[in-house]
Amino acid sequence: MKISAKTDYAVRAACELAGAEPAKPIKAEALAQLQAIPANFLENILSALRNSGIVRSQRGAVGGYFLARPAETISLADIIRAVDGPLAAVRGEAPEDQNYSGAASKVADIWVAVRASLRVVLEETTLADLVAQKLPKHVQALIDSPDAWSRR
Amino acid sequence: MKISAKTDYAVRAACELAGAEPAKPIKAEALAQLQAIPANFLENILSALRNSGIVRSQRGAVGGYFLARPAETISLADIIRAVDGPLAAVRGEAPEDQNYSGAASKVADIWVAVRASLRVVLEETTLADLVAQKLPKHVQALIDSPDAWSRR
DNA sequence: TATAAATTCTACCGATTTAGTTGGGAATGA
DNA sequence: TCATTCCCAACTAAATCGGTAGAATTTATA
Repeated sequence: MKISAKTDYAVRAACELAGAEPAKPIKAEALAQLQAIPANFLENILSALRNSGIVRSQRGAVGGYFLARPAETISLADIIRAVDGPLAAVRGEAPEDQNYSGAASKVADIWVAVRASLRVVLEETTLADLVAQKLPKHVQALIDSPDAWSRR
Repeated sequence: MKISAKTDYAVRAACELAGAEPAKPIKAEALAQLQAIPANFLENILSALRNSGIVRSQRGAVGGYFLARPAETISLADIIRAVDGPLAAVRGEAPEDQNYSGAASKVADIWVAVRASLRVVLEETTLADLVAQKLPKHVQALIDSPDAWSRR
């Protein structure tokens, strides 16, 4: 249940793109500096985002990267799946593809619930929400809940 | 955001222990067969669970493993943290220890929301719930929601 | 009370994944 | 033509994952 460096970097880079003027490309090097991301590693990530149709790129002297579509239409789940694959895979497969037996026969339901609860947050929140600092109500409610910030 | 084999195995083994009579030890080998888990790998997992005070062990001829406390008091989050560390770590650290700047300054909130939503499922569900096939209402609601089982 | 059997415990190993680097090539604009 | 920038494949180091082997410990039995 770790959030990988790749995912974290991808979301941050996408935020910078969403915060900039549309269709005005930003250089990978500039993104790397803005968010303190290793420049070469960031190129791998941008490449994955481009392959998934989330960003587009322009080569040459005034080139760079920009969002392929409006920030309102890009969910965080889209970004995470682009760089890291499915949201909640169990040993590389979907929860419903596992078969559980005996006392553990309901474990599949738990992983499905985990995936559903991740979707509630990540599928509904868009890049536009994130840069505008206006998260969906139910997401904000989670953050405001008393022990959300307890470290445990 | 992967659910590791270790986590999946740990939950399944714990279910078998919860389903058995209390304080009557079950051999690691028997657990391995019941849930089709590689026997030697399972021993590592049981060792981690023992170090966290979730199971206890008895050596010798009639030895084995059993739950250290009632199944009602063991949450799935307890088990996952025992074998895999914190529920939602960003690059090995807690979300609130990251520092985000610029357009990405609200990203920490998102990871906190992700962790909170995982907790809603994993902190409230106990081993007893799982083997009795009676999940908490809000968890069951997630599973019953229309697109929880959509593969995406 | 030795001793053998059963079982946990610990240290290690190889393969895969993660995080990041390197370097050459291809497009673009001046 | 040439500087700039993206593109892409291969490479590396370190951590993690999945798994193994053998030592250490406890219990049962003679």
